[in-house]
Amino acid sequence: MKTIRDVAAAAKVSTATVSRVLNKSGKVNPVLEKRVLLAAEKLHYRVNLTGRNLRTKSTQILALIVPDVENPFFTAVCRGVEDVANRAGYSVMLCNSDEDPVKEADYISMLTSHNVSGVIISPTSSKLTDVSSLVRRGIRVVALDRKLPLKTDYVRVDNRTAAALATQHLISSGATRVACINGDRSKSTAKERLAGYLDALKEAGLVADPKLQFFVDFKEEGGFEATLEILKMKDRPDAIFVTNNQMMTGVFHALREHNVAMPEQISLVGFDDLPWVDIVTPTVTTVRQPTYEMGMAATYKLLSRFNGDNSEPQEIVFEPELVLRNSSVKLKAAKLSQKLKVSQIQA
Amino acid sequence: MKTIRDVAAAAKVSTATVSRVLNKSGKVNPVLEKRVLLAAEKLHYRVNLTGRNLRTKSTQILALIVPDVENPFFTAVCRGVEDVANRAGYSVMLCNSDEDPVKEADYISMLTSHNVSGVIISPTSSKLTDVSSLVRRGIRVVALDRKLPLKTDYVRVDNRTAAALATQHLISSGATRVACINGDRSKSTAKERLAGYLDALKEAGLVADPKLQFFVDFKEEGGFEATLEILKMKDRPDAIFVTNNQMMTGVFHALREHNVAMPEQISLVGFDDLPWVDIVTPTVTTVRQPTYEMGMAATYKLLSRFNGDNSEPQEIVFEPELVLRNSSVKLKAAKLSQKLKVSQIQA
DNA sequence: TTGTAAGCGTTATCAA
DNA sequence: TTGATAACGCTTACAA
Repeated sequence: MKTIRDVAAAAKVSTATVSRVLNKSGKVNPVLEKRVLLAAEKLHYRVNLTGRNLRTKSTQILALIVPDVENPFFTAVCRGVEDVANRAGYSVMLCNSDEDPVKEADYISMLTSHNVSGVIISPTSSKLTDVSSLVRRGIRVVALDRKLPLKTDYVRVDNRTAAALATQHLISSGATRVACINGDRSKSTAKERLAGYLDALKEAGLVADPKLQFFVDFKEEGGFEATLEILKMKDRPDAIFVTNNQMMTGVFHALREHNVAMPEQISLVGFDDLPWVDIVTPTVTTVRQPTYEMGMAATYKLLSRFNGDNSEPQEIVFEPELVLRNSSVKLKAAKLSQKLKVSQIQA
Repeated sequence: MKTIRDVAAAAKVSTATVSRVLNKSGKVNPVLEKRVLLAAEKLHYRVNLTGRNLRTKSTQILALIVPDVENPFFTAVCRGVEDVANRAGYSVMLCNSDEDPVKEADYISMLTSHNVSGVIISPTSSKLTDVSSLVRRGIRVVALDRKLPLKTDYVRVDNRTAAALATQHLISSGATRVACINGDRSKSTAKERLAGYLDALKEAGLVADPKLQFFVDFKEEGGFEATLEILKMKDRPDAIFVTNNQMMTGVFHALREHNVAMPEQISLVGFDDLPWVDIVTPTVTTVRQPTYEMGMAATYKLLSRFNGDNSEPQEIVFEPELVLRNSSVKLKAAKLSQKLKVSQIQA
């Protein structure tokens, strides 16, 4: 492996000059410059980033820790992060915690030791995930989607409004018993979406029935199992609000498998789009988040922190959008969503 | 930020002893050991991996470069890579080249300079993608899914057999004009799948019609557009073989939008599963690859290279599996697939 | 403008 | 068993 010394020797200059040429820092005699460039080329020289990082204490790497790399929500976020990061000269390291606090802690530890420039994280737990080692090292952290226990910059959608929007839509379409299939409450998103669901019930004068609230993991399996339970109930709900996309796949699967007609027997509203919501029968009504933009926003925030922005931790809240499709009754809903948009989004 | 010197000072020992304790290398007096551990704890000491890497010339990082992080095929691969890598003490850095040769080159350059331990890559081009900078530095490279121009270890599915399997199934179900919607031929997978498709036509005594072969990008949009063209043809095909999952979404979308009955009017077979193939109407017949296992295999190969395995570059080929569902005619197909399994998989 | 040399944090050699 | 010290490859005062 060739080092800067090899290039210096070949070009008959000092390492300092090589560094200056290669980094375009400081003035260099064009003749020497040419010699350096030629030598570097000939020797296939590549800077050793480990050496540079040790010296400059900066890695130009952003890390993105997501709880489920197979969830399109997070890969869309990733695209947003990458696009902004790359343009600013940063590489993105994507880490998959797999909803496993141990794996997550390992990644946080590794990234701390690795001295990455910044971290965007959607934590496995809004109560327990510990990013203090990063913060202590001065590594900037931005929470995305889910809150962190520590007060940090935080990019999210207005989950409460989103859930209320979905639930109100179901109620105004005629549903009287709306089930909510939710993730476990250690995630802030699950808590907020539950709150929005309850808001809507209350506003409609409906009693919240704990038997209609399911707290499973945010995975397909969880949605499937919860739906099977729902189908077994004697006082069966006439609508389901499912609070994440992976669970939605399970719910839809279970409903189709049991030939439950949507929306006639059960209306369905999901959270986050998936490539298939438009091609199944019936198409599925969802609450949509601007995922790509959220990834971009988190990255911009990180970059501004690098540039010395030391203002208070900021919460950046995006507005959700209810996309009406055929798994829920459309007509009344359209009117409602108009009303809601005006009242809530302007709030 | 605390360094090993701070710990040494606090524990009143040398940095060498601190290093020995923390890395469990060499014998240390238990009394000193306790002092070191305590000091490290108290000071919140974390090893600086940049320093360590510079010294040891090993990063314990594997990189996985994929052309589309939003494709479930690659995220499933990623899971396989991660699981093996983490168990062996490596972290995984996932890089998204986005089918963009420039982005890909940037990542390769960055990873070269960063001295990662090994790279698994599914290249944007089997002709042009240049990993020589990695190889020159002694960084091991394993190709996955798609071949590299350079001869390296290579993990793939038997694409040719897979495509033949799919096409033969369509033909034996009664199709006489089978269209093939394919990726562009700069990817080895596209070339091999085309070959398998042609094999099957030939074997059945059918003439290959170039008008039935579409070469678009491996994305949803490409599948959608190609299908629209197909639907406009006066001598319309009675079957479609689409060679990747993202394109399959587009194909299915277009067929549903135009109310084409499957399999009555057009039979459909796709490549790679997606979460929705089981829940749409009709369910979609696909050729399945063992994605997770392929990720694991690539990583095992990398690890064995680290351990001094210097044998010839190896090609690891997995067998595909035809999963019959309702978008193609089932009965005859079942018999055929039996026959094929016996004859081809044992080959 | 160019070169010398220190130092980033770590590990590992060698001497004690 | 422990410690002093060199070295990894790079950037950057500072000196020339």
